Order: sequence, then C-alpha cells, then structure tokens
Amino acid sequence: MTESSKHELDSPPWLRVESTLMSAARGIRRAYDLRLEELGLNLSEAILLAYTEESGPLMQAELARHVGVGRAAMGSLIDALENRGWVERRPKPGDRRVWLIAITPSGEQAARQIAKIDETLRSELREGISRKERGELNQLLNRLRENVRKACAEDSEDE
Amino acid sequence: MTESSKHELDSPPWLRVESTLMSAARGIRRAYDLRLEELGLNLSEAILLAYTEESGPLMQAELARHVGVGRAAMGSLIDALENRGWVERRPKPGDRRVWLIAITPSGEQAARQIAKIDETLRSELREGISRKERGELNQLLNRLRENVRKACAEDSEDE
DNA sequence: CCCAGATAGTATGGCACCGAACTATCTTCC
DNA sequence: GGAAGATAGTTCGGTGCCATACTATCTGGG
Repeated sequence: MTESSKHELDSPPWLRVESTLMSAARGIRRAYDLRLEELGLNLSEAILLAYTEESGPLMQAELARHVGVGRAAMGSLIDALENRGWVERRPKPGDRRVWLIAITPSGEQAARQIAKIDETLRSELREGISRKERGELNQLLNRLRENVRKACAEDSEDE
Repeated sequence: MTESSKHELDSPPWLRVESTLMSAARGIRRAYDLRLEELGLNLSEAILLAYTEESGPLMQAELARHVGVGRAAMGSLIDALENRGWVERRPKPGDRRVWLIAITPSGEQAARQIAKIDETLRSELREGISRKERGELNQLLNRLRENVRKACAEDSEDE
C-alpha cells in the first residue's frame, strides 16, 4: 500500500470521492455564506427564498423535500426568513395543520439581490466547467442521491 | 416516484445545483455513518484511517489538507482514533511541535473492515454510474474546490 | 544571540443539520 | 360518532464542522 504517489487522480476509492464531495460542499457553503453576509442570510436561507419565489406557496414539508433538508431544519429556516419579513405563513383553508409559505414583496426584492450575488459567484465557481459538465454533475448527484435513499431504506428494514 | 427528479434537469440555476450537492453530501455521510456504526466510527474517521493506512505517517496539518477539513477538526478525529488504539501520535525527531500520525496493527485490522464495508456500500451507490463518470465527477469536484478556494481568497483581501 | 514572524497543535464558542419525541390536526374504517 | 393511524409542524439533545484565539515551537534577519 505504499505506492502512494499517483492514485490521487486515476481511480480514487469511493471513500476519497466522498471526502472530496463533502469538502466541496462545505467550501461552497462557506463561499456563499461569505457573499450573502451583507444580506444577513446564509446559503440555505437563500436557496429557500429563491425556491419559494419561483414555485409559489408550498407547505413546509414539501419545501423540505425539494430543498433536501429535514422538516425541523426547514422550520428554522422559515422562522429566519419570516422574522425578516421576506416570507409569511398563511393558513391553508381546509387543513389547519399546515402553513403555506408565501414570499412577500420585500422578499421578492431580496430574492433579486440574491440572484445577483449568485450570478457573480456562480460565474467564478464555474470557471473551467462547461454547461454540459454542469448538467452531468447535476444528474450524477441526483442519481447518487437516489442510490443513497435506497441504501438507507434497505438498511433500516434490514434487521 | 420522487417528483424531485424532473424539475432539476433542464437548466438548473447554481443555487439549485448547490442544494443538490449539499443534500447528496449529507445523504452519503448518513449512509456511511449507518453502516460504520457497528465499528463505532463515522465517515470522517473512516476516511482518515483509510488515508493513514495507505499514506504512512503524516503530520496532522498534512492530513487535514489532504482530507479537506480544518486543523481543529483533524485534531478531534485523531483523538477519537487514538482513544480506540487505532492510530498513535509519535513525536517527530527534530521538531517538537508536530506529531506523526501512524496506524497501529489493530488499526490496520479496522481499516480492512472499513474497506469491506466501503466496498459493499460503494457498489450500491455507484449503481447506474460508470467508472468514467466517477472520474469526471471527481475532476469536476476538484475544479470546483479550486474555484471555491480562489473565490474565498479574493473575497477576504477585498478591503 | 535575540526578537519578529511563521507554523503545529489545542481550546472555545457558534452554526447548521439531524433524529426522535411531542402536539395538533386530518383521515379512515368500524 | 369514535378510536387508530397518518401527517404537519415544533422542540430538544446531539453531532460535525468551522473560525478565532491561544500556546508552544521553529526559523530568519538584525
């Protein structure tokens, strides 16, 4: 196991792809958080606001599924945005359990600022990465997520 | 069945690729953590042990750079592995600041178990993902990490 | 030599997220 | 109707990581 010089590149064991992926994810969050600091929000909140803007009012659980976080985390994200007056919780007629999360006018304005920041940072991040590659990356990640879901499911009904 | 797959195909804004990436990273960690539970360690510790095994004794800061975590986090990871007797801190002759992190015999045994678990889970995770795509994924992620590094650097000397 | 600056490692405080337990409400089926 | 189970949302404790600040040690220019 000591021919350890070359294999950074050619066929990385999954554990290494993993660590690269996690590290990239952390780095990207940090980068966005840094740029979004002036608006007083972080990457997850920005994603949520952008999503809310383009999808219209949704329930919290739906948002959680789409964005890929748990219901609890989604609750706090919405709290944060609501406190700033960028989204509001509206009761859903006919089901008193749920809230519909709707963007407010000032939220839309914030969303536009987010889009600007995103555009700038995005162009830096995609340096040397073609549109096609981005698409592939996205597909790969989604397949990966699907496989993860299966692996976990299989795991918990395993006993 | 997951309706989360159709709308992310055509022209995902980066904010969405982001959320996919973060979500995938979290999912993968969860999956590995679940399988590694029987060994009493988590993904980061497993990665570290595997890395230590194949690279021989390195300093903590070097390990941190390679694995992609901060120095402080690396310290705790090593603490955990050291407590189980799987790695040991050896003083480096000539520099009393640093420790060389070396794997122990029982650590090597644990590393073999990790490799087995990894192999199993990996084969589930890469379902529908070719070797070539894996390589591309890795390259893309590394480019992305590099760009992140640049973006952050540029940001902090912004005055 | 010695003091300024770099570097290795550690301690502290904070953040984002998860998972499990809980409440409130809807649904179903008798 | 009413009990059993599903579902939306919240609360709480724990985890993994970072940034900052600190100590100890090495290094290089007077």
